[in-house]
Amino acid sequence: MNKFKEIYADLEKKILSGEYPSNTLLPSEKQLSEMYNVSRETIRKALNLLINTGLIQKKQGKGSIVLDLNRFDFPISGLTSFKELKDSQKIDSVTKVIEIKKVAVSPTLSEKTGWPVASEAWKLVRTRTINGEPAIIDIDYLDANIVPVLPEKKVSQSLYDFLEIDLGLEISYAQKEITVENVTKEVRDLLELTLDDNHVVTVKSLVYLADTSCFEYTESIHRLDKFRFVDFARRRKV
Amino acid sequence: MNKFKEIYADLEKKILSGEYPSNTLLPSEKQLSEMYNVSRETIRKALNLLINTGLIQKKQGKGSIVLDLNRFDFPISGLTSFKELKDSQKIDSVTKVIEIKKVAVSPTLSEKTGWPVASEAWKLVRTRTINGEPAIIDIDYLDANIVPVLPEKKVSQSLYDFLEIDLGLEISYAQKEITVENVTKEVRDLLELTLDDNHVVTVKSLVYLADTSCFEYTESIHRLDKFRFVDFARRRKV
DNA sequence: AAGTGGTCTAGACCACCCC
DNA sequence: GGGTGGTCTAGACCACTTG
Repeated sequence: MNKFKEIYADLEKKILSGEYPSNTLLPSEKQLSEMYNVSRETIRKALNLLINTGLIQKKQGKGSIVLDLNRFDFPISGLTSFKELKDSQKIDSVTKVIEIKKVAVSPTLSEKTGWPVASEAWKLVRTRTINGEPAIIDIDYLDANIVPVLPEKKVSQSLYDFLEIDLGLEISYAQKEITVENVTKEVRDLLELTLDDNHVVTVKSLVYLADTSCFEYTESIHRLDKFRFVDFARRRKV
Repeated sequence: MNKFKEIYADLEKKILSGEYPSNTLLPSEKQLSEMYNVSRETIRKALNLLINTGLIQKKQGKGSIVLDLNRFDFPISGLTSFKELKDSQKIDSVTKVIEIKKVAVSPTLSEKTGWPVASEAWKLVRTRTINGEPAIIDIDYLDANIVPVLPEKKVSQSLYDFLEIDLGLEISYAQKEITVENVTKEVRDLLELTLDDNHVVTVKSLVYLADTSCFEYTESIHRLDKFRFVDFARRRKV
């Protein structure tokens, strides 16, 4: 592994374990570069990762302050970025595969993904049950050129582990949109909604590989009372 | 301004104007460093900003690919990070100040913000009307030690412009949480909800300055049919 | 004045892609 | 093999904080 990633991982571990408590300063960049026997720029790359994950905040002339991340059950552990997916994995949840089949790409889907109409895609429908109550429906469409096989056993555990570990795909970035939509009868049944619940939260994502090809379109449908999205955002000045 | 920020701004402008069209390659880092007369590491810092905003994707051995950002009306222009706030400003909207007064910090608020109980804070309630329809209620609490004055005229335009430009505050980062909550009578009236609308989307944010002090807590309450949150996320492997 | 982080450089070597 | 991005270095100068 790269030096700066190793240093990042080490510092993260020490922050989470309390060795560097929140609201205290990390050792200075100069000290860290001596401690790890690397140049200062390498230390700075590691610190930048900590900044991006919201673990520290730097102050010129002062130092690197360890942030307190317990205000909102902050989604920590470096597993962020596709947070709502990961979050649902952390809780005690059961995944059930409702449907898994190859379909022809419809014009609607083609417009979103850029895949040719009538080319092959996997359609995967799963429900996530949390503490015995159905909470989420995930509808995934995957480019069958990129994902040739899709074993039911694997996707009932973790789709992303299968894609990254078994298939070796390098998932890189996603565009996503969160809205609230009217519930359809099918969704109402799957989520066991009562009659006065007419809405669901829908998270639509387009997911891309490192080579910029779009390989997945997902709609993740959440019961209102089960939905929660937590984010850390840095102010971006232009 | 710093060299790398200037270069970032220049490249962003050229990408948005179509001078570097999507799905083409930028000049190589070596070429760019010669074009701008800077070292390669400086170019790489500028490119990192473009990566974070989702404008380009790099590929080792290949180059920097300009991404296509029109899939979801991608929230572009460097104004991201507090996106939902900005988005609502872009649309043709009217802000109305409902309430603006100093209050004593309650135990509940103190727990969220860390401000001492009974210390002074501003409470600011505003509604945002989009195309004639009430869409959002913003309830802001601001630390009165950091924000001594709060002119109604200013906050009916842009609270953040007032804080950053007039007061010179350096807003740095935020933790936020999106959930769906039951509607209260007060909210129902302000948002002019019909009787079968029982929920609203609530975005709760804790906002921090560069010196890591928390100066603002906000609840932004959205009508379900008016809510939309768009995000660009990079996969973070650890 | 001393120490901190912020920026920038010139050069090195490596991994990857493509011809 | 030549070009690309990825990592790393040693050193420089600047801006900011603190005593």
